[in-house]
Amino acid sequence: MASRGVNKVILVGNLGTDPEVRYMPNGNAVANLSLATSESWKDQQGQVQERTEWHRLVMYKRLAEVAGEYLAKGSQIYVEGKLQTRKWQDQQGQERYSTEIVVDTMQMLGGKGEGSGNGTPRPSNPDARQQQTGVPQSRLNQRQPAPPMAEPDFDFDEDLPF
Amino acid sequence: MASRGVNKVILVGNLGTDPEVRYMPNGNAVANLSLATSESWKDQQGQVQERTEWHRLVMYKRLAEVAGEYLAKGSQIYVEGKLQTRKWQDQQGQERYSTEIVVDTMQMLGGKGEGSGNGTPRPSNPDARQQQTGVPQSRLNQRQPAPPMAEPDFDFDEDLPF
Amino acid sequence: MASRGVNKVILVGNLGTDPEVRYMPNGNAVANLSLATSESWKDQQGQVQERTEWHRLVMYKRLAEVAGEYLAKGSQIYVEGKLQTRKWQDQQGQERYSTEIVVDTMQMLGGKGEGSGNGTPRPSNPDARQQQTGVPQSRLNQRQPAPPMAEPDFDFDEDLPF
Amino acid sequence: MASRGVNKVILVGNLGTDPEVRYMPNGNAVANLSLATSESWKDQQGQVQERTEWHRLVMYKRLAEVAGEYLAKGSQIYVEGKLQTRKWQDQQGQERYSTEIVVDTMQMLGGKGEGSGNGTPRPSNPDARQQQTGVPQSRLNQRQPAPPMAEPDFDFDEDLPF
DNA sequence: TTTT
DNA sequence: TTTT
Repeated sequence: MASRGVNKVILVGNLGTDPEVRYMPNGNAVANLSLATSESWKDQQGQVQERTEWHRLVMYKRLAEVAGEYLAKGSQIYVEGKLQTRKWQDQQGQERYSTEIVVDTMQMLGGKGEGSGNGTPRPSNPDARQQQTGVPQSRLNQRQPAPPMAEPDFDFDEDLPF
Repeated sequence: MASRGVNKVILVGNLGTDPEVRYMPNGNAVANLSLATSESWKDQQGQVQERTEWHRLVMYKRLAEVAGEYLAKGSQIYVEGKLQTRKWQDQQGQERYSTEIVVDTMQMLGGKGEGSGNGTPRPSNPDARQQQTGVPQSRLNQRQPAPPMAEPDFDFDEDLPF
Repeated sequence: MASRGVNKVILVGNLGTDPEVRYMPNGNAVANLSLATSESWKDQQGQVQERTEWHRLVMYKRLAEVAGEYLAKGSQIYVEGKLQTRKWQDQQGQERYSTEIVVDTMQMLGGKGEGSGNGTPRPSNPDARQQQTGVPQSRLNQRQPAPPMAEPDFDFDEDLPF
Repeated sequence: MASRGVNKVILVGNLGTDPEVRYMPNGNAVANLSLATSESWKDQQGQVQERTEWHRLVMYKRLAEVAGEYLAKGSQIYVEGKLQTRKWQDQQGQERYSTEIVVDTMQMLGGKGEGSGNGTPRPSNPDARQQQTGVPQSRLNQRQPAPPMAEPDFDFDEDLPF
């Protein structure tokens, strides 16, 4: 690995849904997560304004499995990763672009509190390991047309660029 | 300003084109820039692979003016900002999404070298200040369908959330 | 403000003690905090090793007050800031150096759980506003000789370099 | 490797001296570098003020060798790493502390310009590989009492915590 | 579209 | 000690 440039994203936020984990034919896991960050400020009328930004996260391999086991809707996490924009075709055959954060570092935040996704694994989905097709319709998709899940087009084990 | 969460992007790369600067009705500047970051690695055949990622940057106000004066195609810069995904309609009336980095900090890098965009202002575009309508067709648009330029939907002077 | 360079620190950790807040003659607050980050790994005997790093944080003005009101020993926080090394004299008149993180952004993390320092202000110290001298002997100081608290040597209101 | 917390430093600056590289008994390289970041601002008299911060960097193994070959006094670099404070004894037997940035990512910046430390290796020091004892008296030491060079106290090859 |  |  070498690089000409820096491409780094740092986010702290809460998950909007449970992570979606599935397995590649070679057994590696891929997780998709939706993370909210929000900011609020006062406009000049003194009214508090709020804006929430939703981020698509992708995790691979062991990190994806950890996400599936320990994170849930509402979990607060810190992530580091890089920006990646993928091209895909919608149902009309139109080219579309989707920007994701490919996560390489993740920290669970918060205490042992309820819903904080910390400490104890959540019950695993018994169907997940078979779930190699059939992307589940997440709630997210009602908001933004769904790109297919991220599928690295290189040999998953050896060619990962990170 | 307050916030529940962290939304931070850090990039070092080179501009693919000159910045596009235009002015809002209230006189504030907005700049759009396209920044490349690339990474290379060896696949398992020992072949060097390279991938370039293109990032859309948006700058406002004084920072946009500095970009227009000092940066050019090829300039190497460091930027810090936040991710923002905007919704827009393409010509078929379809909803589309575009993810941009709203820059709040910029550093020009590199020495006195040619094209490094350092030190001396580049010749300003005499038409720029009148260019309040008519988004120029940038070369960028040949690759990815063009979202309209970023237009903050809040009062530009007072309501900026950053 | 301008700058030639980037000097940025990002930390997520827990406070080792309650923040120490005092007030400058001009009424501005200064807070000192001690933040732990830790990492663990397996050595080649398969033994888990752990290392904790302690960071000295300094906050000014409104941020210092917020720290004093909402943070406590054990609070988990995210901070962004810059490195600054100060020179001071120990009791033998020797020059010493202390490296601190001057914080400009802080986020409280974790839920409403006990000790998470979130949501409700902790009881304020009624003596704090008078506490312009007499730095309390924190537990920290038993570990590392105490530098004097950070005192900006510029006009506090106008000359802040950030 | 796991971790409870985040400990991240991001710097862009120029080297004050050539890197000092030496080799451990096991053949691994260690490099010490001194990096300047500076910021300037206007005080309330309208006078431009400038402050330079000096950072001690430590690199290990291949990264240390790259630094020794490609970087020189004046080189502009981007680095990512973590804060680490080491305890050492000065000549009076007093405990002292030195805070360093242990670098894990480095990018050379700037173009083909002179002194930019880019592209061509600088002439290597033929004595360096024998230089396992006898820390050279760098110019650095005139300003701040010299801690011994960083020596990881774990097995260098296997136990690195990063 | 950049850069090495 | 760097750099602009």
